[in-house]
Amino acid sequence: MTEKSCLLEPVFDLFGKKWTTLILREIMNGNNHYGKLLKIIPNISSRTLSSRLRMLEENGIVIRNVYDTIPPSVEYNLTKIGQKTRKIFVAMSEWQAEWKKVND
Amino acid sequence: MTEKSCLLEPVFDLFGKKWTTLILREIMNGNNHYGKLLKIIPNISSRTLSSRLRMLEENGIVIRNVYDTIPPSVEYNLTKIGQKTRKIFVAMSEWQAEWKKVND
DNA sequence: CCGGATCCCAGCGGATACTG
DNA sequence: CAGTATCCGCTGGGATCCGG
Repeated sequence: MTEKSCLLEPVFDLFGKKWTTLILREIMNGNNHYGKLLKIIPNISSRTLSSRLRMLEENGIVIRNVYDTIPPSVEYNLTKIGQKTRKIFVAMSEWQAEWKKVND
Repeated sequence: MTEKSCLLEPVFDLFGKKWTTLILREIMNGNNHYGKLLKIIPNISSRTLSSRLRMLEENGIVIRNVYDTIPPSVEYNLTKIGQKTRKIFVAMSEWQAEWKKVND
């Protein structure tokens, strides 16, 4: 997914990656601490979680807040544009519901 | 993207793969012959095109029609459910437009 | 203990050549 | 024309280790 093969490819570069949508969903649900995400999302490795969160941050979808406490804590929140991804997920969910009916 | 990590993952298993959306778009545009797709889509290999088309067929998104002529010809068309993917692409396009404004 | 960097390997997909 | 076969490089991501 690195080559420019589609206008929508930037979107899939983000959301097409494994775990990304689930992370976003959990942040939307208010689980916005790194450690919480790691516990709540089954089987995700810390490497992958870090990687996805950084990618989302670099793309302006998520904001990273570091609290310099002991123990340290890092919180992630959706930006405005990040919150608008909801519409995409809704469209996908609706399509998937119809697709399952036909396909199974 | 093989493990069940998100309800939407089946959708991303399909559309998150490289080339898939571009192939669908071209079929929507009426370029539905294998050879036409291979020419129109820049840099795609026949191996990958075959693979994607088969995957789309297996998932009921595309129908394969073989015309037993000389030379042989194979045509791909969207199923009903395949056509409904348009809504997802619209939602993504709209989001992407806003995202680009913020991000660049 | 929290957040993340490093190492390493399976699997995706690109290039090329061949078949009915 | 419409694929399949083979080879192989590269990236994603799981296991493991590290700084504070």
